[in-house]
Amino acid sequence: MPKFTSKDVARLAGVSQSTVSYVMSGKRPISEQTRQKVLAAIEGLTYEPNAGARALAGKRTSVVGLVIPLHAGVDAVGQLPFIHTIAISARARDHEVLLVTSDEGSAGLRRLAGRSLCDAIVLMDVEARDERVPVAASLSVPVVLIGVPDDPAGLYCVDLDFAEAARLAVSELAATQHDRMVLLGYPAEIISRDLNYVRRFLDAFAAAAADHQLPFDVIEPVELGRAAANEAVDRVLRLCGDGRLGLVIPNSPAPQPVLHALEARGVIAGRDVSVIALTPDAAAEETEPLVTNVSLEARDVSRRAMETLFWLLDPAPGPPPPAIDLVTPRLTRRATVMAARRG
Amino acid sequence: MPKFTSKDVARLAGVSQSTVSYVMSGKRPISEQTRQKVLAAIEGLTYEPNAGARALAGKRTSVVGLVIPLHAGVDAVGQLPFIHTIAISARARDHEVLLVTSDEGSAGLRRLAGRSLCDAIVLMDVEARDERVPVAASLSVPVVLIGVPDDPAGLYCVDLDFAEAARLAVSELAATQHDRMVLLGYPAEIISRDLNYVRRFLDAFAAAAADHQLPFDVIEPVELGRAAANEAVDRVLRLCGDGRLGLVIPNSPAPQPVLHALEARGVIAGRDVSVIALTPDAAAEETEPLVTNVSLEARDVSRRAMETLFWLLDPAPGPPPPAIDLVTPRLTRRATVMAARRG
DNA sequence: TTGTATGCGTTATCAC
DNA sequence: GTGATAACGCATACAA
Repeated sequence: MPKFTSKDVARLAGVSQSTVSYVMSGKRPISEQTRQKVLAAIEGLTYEPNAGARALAGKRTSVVGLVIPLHAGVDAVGQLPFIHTIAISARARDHEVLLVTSDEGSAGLRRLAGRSLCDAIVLMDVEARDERVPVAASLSVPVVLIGVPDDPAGLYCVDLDFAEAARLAVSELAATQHDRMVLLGYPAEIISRDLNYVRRFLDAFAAAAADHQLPFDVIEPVELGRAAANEAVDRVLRLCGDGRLGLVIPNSPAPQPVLHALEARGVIAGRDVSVIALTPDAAAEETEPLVTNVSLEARDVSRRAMETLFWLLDPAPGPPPPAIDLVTPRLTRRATVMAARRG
Repeated sequence: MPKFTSKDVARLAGVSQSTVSYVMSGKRPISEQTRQKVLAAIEGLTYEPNAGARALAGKRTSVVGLVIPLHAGVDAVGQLPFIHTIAISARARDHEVLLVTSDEGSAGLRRLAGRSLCDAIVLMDVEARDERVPVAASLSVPVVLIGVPDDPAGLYCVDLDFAEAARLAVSELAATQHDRMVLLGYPAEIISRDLNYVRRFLDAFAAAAADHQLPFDVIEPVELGRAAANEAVDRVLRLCGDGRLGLVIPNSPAPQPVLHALEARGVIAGRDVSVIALTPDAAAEETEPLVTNVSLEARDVSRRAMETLFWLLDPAPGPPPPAIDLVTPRLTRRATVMAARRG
């Protein structure tokens, strides 16, 4: 359990300490012979370089700061794929991940940069007018945003293309000859948080509906959980009238309670009414009946964010990443959209 | 955006660099006058100490390493309260949290300690025979386990008291004069992972059942999701026979699909059959009908783990924490257990 | 109560 | 191709 240093390695290998450093970094040509000696010594002592010393001397920490929302009321499940993908990408480039929760607000950002705790930051769950964005823009380290604020302040943003998601859903319902749509909106907490993607979705939805001359109603707010789903579905059915109705559920964790509520009222999705959910494929495949969905793949977003981040840290190859990088969703037809009328 | 050092602060305050350091650490008496000067300078420059330099000179990083399971197939939702509570506790004592995923196995542990990336480690989701435990025990930093392995190797462990949870459930069913029980077991993946808590629960369940002379069947494996719940419930109802039947669901995220499956078959929980779920109160309050539950509070576990961890880092006050610290669950009566027969 | 001086374990710039 | 050596920014033992 003794802690060895590069000096110990140097002594054991019979070389100078700087040679050990160069063997590890590869920043200068080393004869194969001494290379092997050094590597053997490293192995023998199970030497590992001290991260603090490295950061101090080398001016890079090899740490990525990750700011995640963990306060109660956030879609918990949705966050984990983000985190996981970021952790994996960081590891793939030999970086650590330092966790900071959104509870800390911009103080966390300042600490991360001020104390040189990391080389770059991923800021998740950015709101339309997020007080942290101007702060982020003023830091000494690059910051990549997940979410698109009204004013990105020159920062790179990555997000799902919610506008395109809305267009996909509306086109599908138009193509299958629906007469009207109902949008089951977001929970009050989400709306109040002024998340940009909500607006992007709603605006694009309205625009697409106009394009296709499809009338629609919005039911809002719709909370999570069974009780709220029941109530919302009752309101939908009251609005129903005749004609072919398409239901769109943009709030990702929600589809199952709605499907259940319909079923409990004897309304069969895919026969009496259509349903399209904005949800990850993995979630859609778990529903009963299988819900036609527009994919919402967190992993793609994280991956792109990390690519941008590492490009910023090391702008070597190729063109710069897009300033606003929107990941395109895909519509997968399953069982809940009625087929077009024949003839 | 220039980065200031303690030297800059010293110059601005007209004192020596070491005085700045002592003002920040409080490790030596400072006259109120110079203290104010220094504090003003710090403020003026928005100075923050360099974490790497601090770690190097001070031999402590003020970082807690957190190893979390994020691979697919883990109960995702369950993890977030753990993480959140750990993040909060760390912050409360001015520590950062460095994230490592279980994917890395013991390599992650070795890196954390070997590179002096952190002062202590929390290792989550420890299995009965976890290859990481002996490695953890050999590290140069203290490690606190969440979960109890067969051989803790001298490490501190914190977990929920699953044995007590089983006893609570069985006593409740015995007290309300049930004639038999069915245990809806764990998914195959959990069983195969040889998690110690599964065994602790099952053993204690069997023992308590014997004590109360209550016969029981076990249905296993039971996967997550609606399909598996339906199938399991069909098997339960086939076993049913007459007499008062109590169903126990130990797998935390699962109660709702089971309740739904019962309801769909015209069996009313709380009237025709009893159900007790091992699940957090927050989850139990979301079910329909409200399920009587034995609480499974992740936050308590994390909090205790962090108390132990900081005691290890700074063994100042009071007695040492228990080597195996089991958090006691609580049974909350809601709507799904039939009342005792009268007379 | 305060200042001076050393060392922490690297990286990187000189020399050779 | 390799070896000395000077930073890096802070904490702390030693002086005063």
